[in-house]
Amino acid sequence: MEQIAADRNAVATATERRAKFFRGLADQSRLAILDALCAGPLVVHEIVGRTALTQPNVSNHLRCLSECGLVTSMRDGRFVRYRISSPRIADLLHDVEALLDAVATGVEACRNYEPDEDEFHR
Amino acid sequence: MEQIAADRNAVATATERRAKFFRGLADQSRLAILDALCAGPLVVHEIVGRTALTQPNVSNHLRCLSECGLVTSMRDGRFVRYRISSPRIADLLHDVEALLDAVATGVEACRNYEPDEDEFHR
DNA sequence: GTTCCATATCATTCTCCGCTGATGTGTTTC
DNA sequence: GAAACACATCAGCGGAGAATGATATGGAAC
Repeated sequence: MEQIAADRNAVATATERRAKFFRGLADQSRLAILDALCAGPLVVHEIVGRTALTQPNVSNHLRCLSECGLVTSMRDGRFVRYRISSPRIADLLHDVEALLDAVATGVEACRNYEPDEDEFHR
Repeated sequence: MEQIAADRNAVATATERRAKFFRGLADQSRLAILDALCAGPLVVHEIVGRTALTQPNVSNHLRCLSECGLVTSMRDGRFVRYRISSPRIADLLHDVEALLDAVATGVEACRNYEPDEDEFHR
């Protein structure tokens, strides 16, 4: 019965892990950063230039992505170079793109996670 | 130039769409529901029983999942039966599980201050 | 040393969204 | 009809986290 409890814990943490992973990808800014990095490694100010995000903001997201294991970093003099940690990440992003084209046409219609539009309901 | 603006919008909405999609998956409760549905279609009170979530909570998440195109529903008398909208969704969840195992072990193996990276000659 | 540049961190604000309890809608059975 | 059941929706609270401006750290050039 402790076995059952252990299994339940294992399931819970596995679900938690996936949720965290998806949460890492569930942000336009982080997706933009990952897209930029898909073309090749970049240092921070290059990412800032390509994403039109502020430097602290980029730095914050990079820390998040790094802690989630999605990107790795390496210091290069004054710079810090970031890259996608695994080509499988890029593959996943690509696959999801295809999946969205094929299946989830309704995602666009989903009102739940709209970025600021003037809606006076809810 | 409107073409450029249109393209930029297209890119923005593509990123937004992916972010929304991942956001739909970035919640333990919704993942638990999807896991339950991966085994086969279920009516709401069955999902409630298997996930230990409250009924309004489940109902709320199901609406979200439904609007995002991740699940479909069908009324069956007093019941409403939900199912995964596409096997590709289940495939994605499974693939991510495998990816997380790979990334997690990779992170554990290569983390924190390894100065032996011989690259960078420019 | 000092100065400048690249990046990280901090403190704050503010919006979003998940959970809950109560209530509403729809369906079946009597 | 009324009652019981299955599910959906609503209002409100509370926590999480994203963006911002200011500041701190760390390295390079002088």
